[in-house]
Amino acid sequence: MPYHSHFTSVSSVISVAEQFMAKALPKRSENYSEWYNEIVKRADLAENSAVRGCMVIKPYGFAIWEKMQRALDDMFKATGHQNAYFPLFVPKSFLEKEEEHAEGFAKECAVVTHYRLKANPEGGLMVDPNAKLEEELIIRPTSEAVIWNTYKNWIQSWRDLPLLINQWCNIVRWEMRTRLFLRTTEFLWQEGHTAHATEQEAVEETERMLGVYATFAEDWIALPVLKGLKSPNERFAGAIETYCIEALMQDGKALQSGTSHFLGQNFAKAFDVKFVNKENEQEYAWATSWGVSTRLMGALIMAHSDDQGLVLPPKLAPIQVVIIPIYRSPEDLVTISEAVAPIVEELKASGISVKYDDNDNQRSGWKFAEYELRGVPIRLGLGMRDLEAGTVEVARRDNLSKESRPLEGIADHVKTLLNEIQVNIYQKAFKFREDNTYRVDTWDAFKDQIEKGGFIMAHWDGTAETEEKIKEETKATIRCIPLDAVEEVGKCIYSGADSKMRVVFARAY
RNA sequence: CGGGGCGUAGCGCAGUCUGGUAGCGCGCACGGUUCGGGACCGUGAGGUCGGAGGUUCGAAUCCUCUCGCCCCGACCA
Repeated sequence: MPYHSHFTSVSSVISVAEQFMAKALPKRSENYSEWYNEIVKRADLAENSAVRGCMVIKPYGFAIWEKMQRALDDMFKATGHQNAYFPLFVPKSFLEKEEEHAEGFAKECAVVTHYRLKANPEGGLMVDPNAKLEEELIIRPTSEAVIWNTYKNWIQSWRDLPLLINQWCNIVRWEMRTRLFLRTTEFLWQEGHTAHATEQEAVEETERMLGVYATFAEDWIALPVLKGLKSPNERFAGAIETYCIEALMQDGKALQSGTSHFLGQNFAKAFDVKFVNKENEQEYAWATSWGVSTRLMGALIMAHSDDQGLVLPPKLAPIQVVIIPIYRSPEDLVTISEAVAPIVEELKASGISVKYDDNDNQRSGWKFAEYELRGVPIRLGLGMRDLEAGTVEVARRDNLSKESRPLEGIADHVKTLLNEIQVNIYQKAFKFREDNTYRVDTWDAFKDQIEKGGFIMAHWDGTAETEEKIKEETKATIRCIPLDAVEEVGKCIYSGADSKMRVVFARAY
């Protein structure tokens, strides 16, 4: 058979299969990244927009982000921070002031050069060449520059410190390639920017906020994270030290999920932010900045979801419980609805978000599949048979189990079960990380393991050259130097030079 | 910027090689039968085939130019 016709027959078989399989997701084991893209779209979280590299976050996805925001914002407030808002535009001259910072972000900035359009003689609109800005405006890739330029006016005395500010906003980084939630040209985040009187205070703040991120990741996203320091190569542009939380995704790749930077006096010096200390001496303020972004949505999806769709931790699920009536006649539906009403009330009174889906357009089987795809933690199914028996079917999304329970006391059971699911999801992810963390001592074993994925704990000689070589040869990067690393004498996996502790390597998003 | 692919109904695609009435599935609307894991039957609406120019009696199909998107690399939270 000639190659050409062979090819044709294969592709037609695939297209027939796809027609039958139209409703199933791609499997993680077969094509992880396609599985991810499909979940994002099919669970109605986000979609690509008409604007290159920019996403539309859809209501269901945004509801999850809002829950994350709420929880994080409460934690920021509890640690003494206030929200404020700074401009979207950063004059180029501001960005230039901190040299390393400028260099680090220069290659990915969107630049505004004009302020007016005019009618194009050939139709449509054109940039008005007479409306050129005297100074270009950069769309913020991060706000250190504009914020420290402002802090100059806010800080005079040690009494003005610490200054603890957070901002929720959008930023733009002109990345070459984008993926929904994981890397988009525009994304949403929060950025905390604090100023302190002493180095020690600033370092404490940096570590405190890293702790907040780790707690949020573990308690809310049910995502176990490693806390650590970035190697100098991976440091934020302009930082003295970058702390991070690193998580392991189901395909064995790492995802940096949050960063907290100790900026020293770099920005205070660049923007001339001085204060008078108690001894009446002029001193530069000490800075931190820290942020998490909509990338956390990507972490949430990739950490827990399965081949049936999204799996949401109850604490972040927009709908925690869905109740589905199973009926034939309209009369049956009325009867079931009457039985469901008090349950809905009781759950709502306990602060549980519950949806009773009595939509008549879809059948129950369709709804089961749909809510599984959307990751709703608990589903209650209630039919006439149940009413007669005084039971309800309780289905868990995390382990796909189902059981029949007495209708009596079901609200209490649901409350308990939501907590149980939250814990179970975390433990599952924790076990996955443990099972996929390897101590490796030889270069051959390293190269072998990096192909299989996971976190690799290995010795490193501490040099940027070695780090760079390892990246070139294996695409693995140092994800972090764990904060809880124990001293251990060893030899660098690559150079054989002396090393005092193991660091974490992985391929990353 | 290098390599590959794709623009045809809201979505997913066939048709292009070999020019001749623009199709299929899903979704949507209406009617009916169904209903404990993504139901079925019937009827119907929906298209400047990415754009511009050219060849031709005739272009989704051939030629030229152009715009856009996706995937793989370099960059990155």
